[in-house]
Amino acid sequence: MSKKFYITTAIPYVNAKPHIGFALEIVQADALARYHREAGDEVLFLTGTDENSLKNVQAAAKEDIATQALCDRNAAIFFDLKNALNLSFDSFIRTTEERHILGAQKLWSTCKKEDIYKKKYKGFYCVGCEAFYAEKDLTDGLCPEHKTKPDLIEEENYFFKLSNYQDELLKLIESDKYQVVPETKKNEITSFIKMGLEDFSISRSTERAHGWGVPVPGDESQIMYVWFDALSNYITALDYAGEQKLFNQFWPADVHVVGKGVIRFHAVYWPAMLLSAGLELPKELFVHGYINVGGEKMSKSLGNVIDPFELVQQYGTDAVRYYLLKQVHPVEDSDFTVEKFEEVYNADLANGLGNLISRTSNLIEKNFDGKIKTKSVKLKTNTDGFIKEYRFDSALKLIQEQITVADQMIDREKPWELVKTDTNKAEEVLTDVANKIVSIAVALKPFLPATAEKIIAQFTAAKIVKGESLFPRI
RNA sequence: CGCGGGGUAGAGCAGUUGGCAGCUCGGCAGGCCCAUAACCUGCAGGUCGCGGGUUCGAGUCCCGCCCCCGCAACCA
Repeated sequence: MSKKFYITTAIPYVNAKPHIGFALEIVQADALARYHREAGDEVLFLTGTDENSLKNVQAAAKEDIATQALCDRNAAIFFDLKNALNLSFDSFIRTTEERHILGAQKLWSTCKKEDIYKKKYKGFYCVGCEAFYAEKDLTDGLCPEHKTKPDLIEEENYFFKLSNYQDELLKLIESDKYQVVPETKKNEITSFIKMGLEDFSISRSTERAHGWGVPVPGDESQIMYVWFDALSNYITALDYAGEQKLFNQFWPADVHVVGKGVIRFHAVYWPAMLLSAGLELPKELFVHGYINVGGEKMSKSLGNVIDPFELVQQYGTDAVRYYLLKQVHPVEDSDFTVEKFEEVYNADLANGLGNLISRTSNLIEKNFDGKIKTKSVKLKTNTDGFIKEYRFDSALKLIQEQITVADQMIDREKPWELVKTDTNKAEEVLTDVANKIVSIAVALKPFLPATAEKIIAQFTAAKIVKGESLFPRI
């Protein structure tokens, strides 16, 4: 019996290039999507881009091009991750698409009338930053960035009555009806909710937004706050504004995969919006950690941002996927260095998996003319449990152990000697090892899809030949 | 001030419900010679930040303290 499985990533801003952190998120989601497809589930895997930010307007102005043109160009780069990282997403949503705009407006209109209200907001507005500052964030009454005196302006915006949902949200999250993983993040969010939720602004003036963004339905003077529209991508991509065929089939989401920086939007704002609109809540929120570089936070000013495209170009798609899934901790922050990357590559992929494939296929080709019949056997150790707990690292560690077991078998049985004394025994041993390799490859499918396919093809062929190195040593 | 995460072998990290402290790299010593100078075996190296407590038993739970690092409402 097949189940449906709807998985999403957060949608990143397009005003910067994709970095290794987003690559982590989307590769994790991809591994889950592939795992569920293998299990026979009906999978919908969604990603996309968040394009309604004022930052895009500013960036486009600087380059003297249209905002939409800038978004088109940059969104294409994010889409290219599909090739670079061999991603299997089925759907890609951009928040400047009409289906999204209509969907976001529909969600707005569907929210309970009493949850959205107008309020006058007064604050210090810096024209240079195009942002409001709280009085305490000003330095000597000046904008910390531009050192200019901000204007005290008053604006009427729409607010969302988050306070209406405080108790209900707390109950839903504490009871795991909307399950936040890992536990530490769940605790963080429940204690945040207990501190009391304040209503939040969900629109800004069209003027201040430079007319860029999703117009508030029925009020041309206002543009939706980016997060209100961005979060709705999870349903607008399901044709929420149209015929809703996908929506009916796939909503609610089985899991939203997000980074720790956007928990509040996903664990508080988003479910509150859905409750207000009378829609079902997603089932799980999986929160991954961040990747630091050489102990420092990745930042443009430090110039230490790791570009996934460059990594892939240098080391290959599956090497990058392997590092992200095996070496990066799924939920804790992890450190990235090129040295560590190469160490793991050599130890696990070149010396481990690659060398095992190499020595085994060589023994079979040389001594049995490549004629050994293989079948996939079940690994004694099963990765399912770990994958369900999002422990990609543990799952791959388990597979790594099986590679060692295969190496041990070869060293113990010495098939290169057996072929001289007992051909049958040698064939038996190599069949065992080859079967084990096929099983390992099957287990690797969600993590290293291309490598897994290559190995399976190699070891189920009529004639098994050595072929090229999968992962040459660095 | 508040919230959160860390402090475990030379380096980098794992350690789910408390039950002989593990992994990778590096070091040392063997083995093998099929393989990508790869593989296998063994050894050395830890007062698990400090001090208390609970327990038959604590890296793991509780209390206090000392360092490091994030967050503090629009950052994956």
